[in-house]
Amino acid sequence: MIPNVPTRKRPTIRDVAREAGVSYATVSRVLNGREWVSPDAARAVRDAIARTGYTANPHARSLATGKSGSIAFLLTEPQHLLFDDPNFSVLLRGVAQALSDRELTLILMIASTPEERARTIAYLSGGHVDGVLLVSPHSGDPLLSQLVRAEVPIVACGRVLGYEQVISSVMADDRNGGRSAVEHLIAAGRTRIATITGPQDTAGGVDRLQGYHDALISHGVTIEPARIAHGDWSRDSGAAAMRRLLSLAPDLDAVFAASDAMADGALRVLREAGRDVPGDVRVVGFDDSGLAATTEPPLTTVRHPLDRVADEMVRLLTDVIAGRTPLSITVPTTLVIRASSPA
Amino acid sequence: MIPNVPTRKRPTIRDVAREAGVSYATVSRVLNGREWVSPDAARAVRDAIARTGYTANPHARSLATGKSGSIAFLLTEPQHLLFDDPNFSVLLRGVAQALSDRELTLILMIASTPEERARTIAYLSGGHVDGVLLVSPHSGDPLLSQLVRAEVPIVACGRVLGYEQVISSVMADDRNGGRSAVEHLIAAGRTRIATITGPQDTAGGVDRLQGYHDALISHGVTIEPARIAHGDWSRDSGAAAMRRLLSLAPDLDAVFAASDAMADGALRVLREAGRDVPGDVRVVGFDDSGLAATTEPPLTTVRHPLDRVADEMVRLLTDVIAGRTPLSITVPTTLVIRASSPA
DNA sequence: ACTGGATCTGTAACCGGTCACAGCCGGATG
DNA sequence: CATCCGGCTGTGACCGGTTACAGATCCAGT
Repeated sequence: MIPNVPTRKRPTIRDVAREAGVSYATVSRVLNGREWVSPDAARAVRDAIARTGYTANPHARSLATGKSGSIAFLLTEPQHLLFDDPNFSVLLRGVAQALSDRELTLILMIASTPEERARTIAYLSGGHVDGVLLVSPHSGDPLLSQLVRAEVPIVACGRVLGYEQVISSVMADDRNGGRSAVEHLIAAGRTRIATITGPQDTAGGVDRLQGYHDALISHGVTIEPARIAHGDWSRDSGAAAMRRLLSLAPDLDAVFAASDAMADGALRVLREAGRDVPGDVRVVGFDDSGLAATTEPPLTTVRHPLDRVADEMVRLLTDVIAGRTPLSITVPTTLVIRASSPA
Repeated sequence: MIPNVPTRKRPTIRDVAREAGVSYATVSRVLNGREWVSPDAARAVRDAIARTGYTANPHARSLATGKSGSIAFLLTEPQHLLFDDPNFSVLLRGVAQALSDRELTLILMIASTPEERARTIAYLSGGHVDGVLLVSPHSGDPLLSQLVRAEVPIVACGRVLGYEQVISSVMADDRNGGRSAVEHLIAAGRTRIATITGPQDTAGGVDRLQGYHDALISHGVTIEPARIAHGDWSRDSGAAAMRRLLSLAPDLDAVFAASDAMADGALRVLREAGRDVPGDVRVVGFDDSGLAATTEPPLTTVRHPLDRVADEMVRLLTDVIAGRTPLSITVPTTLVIRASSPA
């Protein structure tokens, strides 16, 4: 970087002190109000600050306090997967908002290439950030163990299998969400209910399927393996799964898809197959992503409250930074009724 | 597991110096390699760094150098608009990547509420960030004038009307993109070509429409006001515009929509109206967002190379930081042929 | 042998904050 | 009148880097 700097010097705390006729320590005291300052001095300082347009240098402050006031939002998976996922944007927005509310700075980091991962590890474990927010990390990722070893406060979105005791996490109540979706179908009189699952090596994929099981069992409906097809969250995988279901279990009268994207793929296949939705086949999705309202027909779905999740992640992280022991929490889901499976 | 162990102190540059048996100035020299150090000393330092696991404290470094090594990515518009736009995610990804490549830190800032805007202004104009990347700012936004006054290096995505001389910007070649889309339709023998525009107070909206004009004029096709309908980039607005077009200019044989989302809305309306795409009506979109490949039929569209744009934004910003005068550049678009208007 | 430059290295002064500590002051107390 | 105390304030030592400058070393040139 070329240090070609014409910038006029910004006022420092000593400039303000001189302007206000007090010492710089007093200015500092006024700034972060931890100690008592006489009303006169405080007013003088405040005036001087307004007059000079002073703002504290965050780097100097971080250096002195050892706290950076910034949080890293870390993406470990190949980034395109995350960025293309509309859910990810919603989460990021929520996190940005929650951090902004707490006057914390959000640093976005990508760790996909090996060099990036090395830099990221060094940066984060160097204690240069107060905490880390992690998006659906893969349990086997070596980044995890290194961050844990470096004792960086971490909160993950989604349970991190194997690290429950040491990494806090926030996740939706996927199991009950799945259960409520399927119970809604049962309540509508459907019994030949198929499901399209998410990947079974993710907590969300497993739990949503478990919810499907729960609902069927508690209502005495037998579970048919032919009515279970696996997908990878994507629309295409949902379409493929739907085709398999139609051939293996053609008598199905409802489908619970573990993501809206897969549900959308399923809707398309059903339409092509001439099945009426919701007449012949009811369809319920999961996430209530932006997609859900615009499919044909609009999708009944389980709302994954990512804004709440984001909020809780930040709350939890500040707690962990303050010394609280790691903790995993779930936030409740709600069923959103639309035309693909009306009330 | 007692988590509140006082964190063992991280090694500083002096620890490394002691370990390597040199002075801390020498360590610093090795670190940023600007001056000459004897090979022996350099090796000793490098070994010591590896042994201690030292990483430089970025705050101390920023304080000493006056450079922060971080760039703000600033969202000024109500954030939901931007986050819901898939294009935005792509741009963010590209920027994150480009900054990461240059070992710059990406700070994501939202300035929607008045308090946030005030904090943001203070933070950015305080010189605590080396530069700012701005997403499609509204020309009238007071943030702009304040940032300009504070002499913060800025690069915007999209021309900023009224600030061309002082804010660098990068944008796609919307005009020629629009032109190429319409020329593609003309080449296919269509002449009753309608268009659904973007907002006319955005540079992109204006320029894409201008491209439509250019193509028609240069091929001697008269411009019918009834064939021009305005949208706001969204799918719903595209559907509404399409309905208006069908009633005002029912003989249309092609539609150029200024965004893929609007094109998608138009496709739906055309389908409902029983018009075959591309047989009766050819449709071309703009952006080549993730959407385009999955519409029915898949959408011919003008590729808006957001990854290139992101890259150029970062390149331009580092130039501006280095003292180069502001500059606006455009990056070329390309037509992507799919089924909605085949070759 | 003496000077001089080239090359390397160490000391010390900063960057702009925070905070422990000592000091000041006026009034109440012994 | 000396003492103490509580509220307020200033001094100076940090935080962990960068960098100007001076000093040391070695070798070539005279």
